[in-house]
Amino acid sequence: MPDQPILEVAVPAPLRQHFDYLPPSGHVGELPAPGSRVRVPFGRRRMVGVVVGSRFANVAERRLRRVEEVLDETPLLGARDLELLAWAARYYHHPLGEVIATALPTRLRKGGAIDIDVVQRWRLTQAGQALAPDELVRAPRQAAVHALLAEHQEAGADDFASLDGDWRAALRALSGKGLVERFEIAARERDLEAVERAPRHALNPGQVAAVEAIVSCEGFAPFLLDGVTGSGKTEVYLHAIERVLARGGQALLLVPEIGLTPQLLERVAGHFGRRPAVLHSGLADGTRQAAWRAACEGDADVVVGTRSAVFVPLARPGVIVVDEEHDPSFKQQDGFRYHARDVAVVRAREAGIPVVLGSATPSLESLRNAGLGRYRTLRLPARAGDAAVPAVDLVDLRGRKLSAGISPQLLQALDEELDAGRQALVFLNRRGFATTLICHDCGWIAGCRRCDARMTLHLARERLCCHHCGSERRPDSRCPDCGGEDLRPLGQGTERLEAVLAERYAAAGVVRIDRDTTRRRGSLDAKLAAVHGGQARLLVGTQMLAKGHHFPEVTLVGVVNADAGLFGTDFRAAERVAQQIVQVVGRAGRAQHPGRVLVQTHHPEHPLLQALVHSGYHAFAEAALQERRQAGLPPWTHLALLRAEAVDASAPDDFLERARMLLPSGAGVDAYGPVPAPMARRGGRQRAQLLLQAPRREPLQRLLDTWIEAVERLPAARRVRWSLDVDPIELF
DNA sequence: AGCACGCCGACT
DNA sequence: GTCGGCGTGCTC
Repeated sequence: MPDQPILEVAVPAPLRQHFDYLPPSGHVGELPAPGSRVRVPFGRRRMVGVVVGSRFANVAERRLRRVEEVLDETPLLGARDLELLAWAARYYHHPLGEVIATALPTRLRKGGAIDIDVVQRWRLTQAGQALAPDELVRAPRQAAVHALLAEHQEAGADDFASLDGDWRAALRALSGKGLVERFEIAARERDLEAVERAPRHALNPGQVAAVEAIVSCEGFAPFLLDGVTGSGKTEVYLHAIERVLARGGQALLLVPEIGLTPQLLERVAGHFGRRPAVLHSGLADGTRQAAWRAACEGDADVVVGTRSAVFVPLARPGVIVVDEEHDPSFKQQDGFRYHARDVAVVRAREAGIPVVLGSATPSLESLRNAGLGRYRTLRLPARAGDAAVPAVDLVDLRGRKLSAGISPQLLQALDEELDAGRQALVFLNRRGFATTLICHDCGWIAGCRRCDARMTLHLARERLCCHHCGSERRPDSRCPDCGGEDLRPLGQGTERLEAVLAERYAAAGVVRIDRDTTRRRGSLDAKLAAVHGGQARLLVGTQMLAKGHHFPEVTLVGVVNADAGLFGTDFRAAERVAQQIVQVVGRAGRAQHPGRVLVQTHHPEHPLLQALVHSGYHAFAEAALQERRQAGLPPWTHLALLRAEAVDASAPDDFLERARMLLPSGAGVDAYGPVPAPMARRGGRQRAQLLLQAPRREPLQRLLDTWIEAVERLPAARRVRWSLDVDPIELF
């Protein structure tokens, strides 16, 4: 019996293997190439899988099923793309089929054709335009949709996505009334539309040197572009990209979730005279696929995207840029737990192109790689005429009387600054009116009934919210323990701060910027306009303030609490807080006004804090790196974390204990645990984890290869939800 | 993960 | 007597 052709297919199931299929019946000629999607029967279901290989073999005894349909004439994923995905599947020990599925836009994942590229849009009819403003008062969603269309002439699904509620239903209702009509445009048409070029600024010598270094390299070359806020990293990216485009390459610019702002996109569009293809999770399916298609067919020269865009196929890869490379949002925190920055470096190496990691506050990992000579550091000096690093002072909170967590010293500084007509910013890394509710009589604290976490009080909505599992309830009116009625807010959140500061500085105008107040479309822009126009001179907010926006008139920055990072449960907390402080400080001030920064803490003597405020981020990073070395933590060692959770309280421990027993001894890998996760109960489930630590990456990887398969086969694995996190960035 | 099969409790 | 609980086994 002759050998027959067999297709190896990866299917989106949590199974670490591919499955063999026969070519479709009546098949003649070439087999579908690797990277082509196929529809296959799988158990009792039908699935869209991707061909990952083929071979000739005689496997008559084990009857194979047939591919039902070949969905791509030319492979959707090229050999390089598939190789990268296969690498990621191996490295993160995640099933290839699922890795591929997460890298594809939803429609393609479901088997849709790639070249459906009309985009649905909506516009007002004449009746809609003539609508009296008060006619939709009883249908707020319809009113919001109507207002958006009135403002923008036309809009697509992405534009509506930021509206609250079911905007599709609202659109249907409006269409039914004849107020709105739908139409289609070719996605390509919109992509290719020219936009006005912005005037160019001349590069300073540091920027020129950085651009030249990046573009003069042949083949793979990793760079750490290290420059403070305002030193012009973005200009370096844009000029380097321009040079790459000139020689026929495409550029991939990865940004943190929150960094993908209209301002950035405008800047890219203005530089190149054309809109970049944009990829992020919030896009509607059609738009997302259109951008994906434009990237992989080479229609888009520049692709800007968040984390998952690191996998988008490129017809002519030329350069990859990872902006704000230290940002934790590059690491996916569930399912396929990859780090887009690390994948970007591997991708650049495979493609033989430069990769630029940019940050004012590089991750300790990247600093260490630079120190080892793996990355070449490009340092951008602050631009002449820009502010020197503002003076940073620590404010000792111990024994101070605080108002909403603000010390008298910070209040006085705010008085001075605001009285003088200048702007100030108060940075607090916590949302909500107050941390929680405390009983003044007995000390009872409002905790979540499903988690170990405390509830957060949101005064405006009169709700207690659990930020960990999402459950909510009405605030208690009396203490459940002692019956006392003196329940007070404990600690402080931005909302309470705003209330206190708004009262005290009413004349200056106070705006709060965080996720709660900027969820609605346009509200952030309105707030920023008020700040830039000078109507609001005191900004209060969370880390949103530390990203993307610049406030040149701000001359005083108050950091309400640096302590959470210094004594947090996670070993990376100090790095986070240092980065946040430096980033938020970097958003403020410029040459005319010397900036001033006050950092409140109960531990002003802390060596890391001392290093940060007296010598800057790099001194801090150096000290933190030494601390990590002594503690045997990354980047000096490598970690993998096996997590487990279950409703049954003993199941996670049991599973992890058995998993631990499967570990070989003497493999150069240490195991710690099982221990309860820092938040042991979350969403009604018990959580625990087992930490593996190794001085070298290779033994850890080799161990994981065999271990995870054995773990998977454990009967106890069926009683829990488990996942493996390679290079975890949060230990819970 | 789905989706089946399979063997033990409370109901039309 | 059935409907349905979730234990366990398989998916080319």
